[in-house]
Amino acid sequence: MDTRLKPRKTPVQGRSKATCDAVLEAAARILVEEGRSALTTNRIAERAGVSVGSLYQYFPGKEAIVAELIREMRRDMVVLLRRAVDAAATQAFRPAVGTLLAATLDHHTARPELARALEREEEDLPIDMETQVLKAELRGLIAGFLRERGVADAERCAFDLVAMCHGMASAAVRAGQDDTEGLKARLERAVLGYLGRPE
Amino acid sequence: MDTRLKPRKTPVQGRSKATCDAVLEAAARILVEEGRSALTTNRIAERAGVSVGSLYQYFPGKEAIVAELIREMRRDMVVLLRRAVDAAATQAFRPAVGTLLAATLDHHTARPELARALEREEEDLPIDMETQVLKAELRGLIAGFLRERGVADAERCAFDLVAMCHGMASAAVRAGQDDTEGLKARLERAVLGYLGRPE
DNA sequence: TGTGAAGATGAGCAATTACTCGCATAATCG
DNA sequence: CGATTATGCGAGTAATTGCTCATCTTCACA
Repeated sequence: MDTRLKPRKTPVQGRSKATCDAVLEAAARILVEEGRSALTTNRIAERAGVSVGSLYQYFPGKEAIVAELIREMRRDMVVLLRRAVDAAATQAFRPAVGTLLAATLDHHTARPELARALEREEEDLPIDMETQVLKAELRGLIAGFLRERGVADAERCAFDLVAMCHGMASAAVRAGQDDTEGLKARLERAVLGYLGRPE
Repeated sequence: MDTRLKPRKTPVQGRSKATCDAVLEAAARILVEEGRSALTTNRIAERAGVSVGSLYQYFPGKEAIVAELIREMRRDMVVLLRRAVDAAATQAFRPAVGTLLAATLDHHTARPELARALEREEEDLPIDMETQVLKAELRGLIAGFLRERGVADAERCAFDLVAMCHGMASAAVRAGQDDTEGLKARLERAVLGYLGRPE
């Protein structure tokens, strides 16, 4: 376990919890509004309205802050997707795919630029085991859904589908497209087309 | 025109051209082998076997070096794709798509990690106009192909297809998959499926 | 062969960065 | 109330970075 990516101390009082949250939120805002080059510990502390000392009391470095943001994001994704898989269980294939896509898009629509920025940061971080587990869980959920529906080579399909949806959603966000419904329709078209099930 | 992204001086003698090339190649190798955090001007000069002074004689900063690498990559892509579009003109739809996909994959297979690293760097750079033109040209080539084949909403389709192929190829490279043929087959499946033309 | 231009050098400067530490303040509890 | 613990502070430090410039070497050409 790389201790440099884990929070240093867990807050016990209310105000310290607030400090932690302020730091995380400030880091997120900086990433989105000022870019990754502006993400320095001093700047984070400044925007969070706390001192660098306080920051380092709870995080061993800025990488740990980013890693924590990533963990939060992945946790949210797992929750959303797990719920969607449950809901999709009783649906026909086509609407079930729609349900899953809606869930993955929810995550993107909440804070699209943040999601994109964090995914970009993730590639530079020595990947955390917890995050790795979460990502495997995501792929597993989708693979399980596909397998139950009789799709052959479910793991590979899940891999490709996640990749293509991710690519299309990222490109749409980058291009400033905010028509979520339209994007969802295009994703459905791509997914169903790939699966050879446009019925 | 942002002068900070353009080369500073064009080499006239042979040895200075060699210096330029050494710098560019060193930067590319560092990006792939040591990661973006290791990409410092001093390190580039060191790996290129030249002094920092020489580096700054031809590039106003490290961003200009990366920008030049990106320009090279985009130029190669345009050449490859233009040739593929020409070759595809006389082919039936299905093999034509295969020709185009082979071209885009060529670019990825030559130096996959470099392509990925550069695309990542590109997002942090104030996008160069020349690069912007090149990217528009790429989309235009594909949109033109689609339009000639009677595909509706060719621009949007080109956008989506580029995005999904890019997503799948990137994910495959990141996962260490080196089965180019298999990847191409999966891309064909995705593209033809999206276009609703599995015939 | 000599002379100016082109090229190469690398020590070192200014700016920025991550991070520490001694001390002040606030909460908790006997 | 103390006393203990948790929290907050921010100037300061060591290390790193991008980049310059005075100086030396190599080349082109009359």
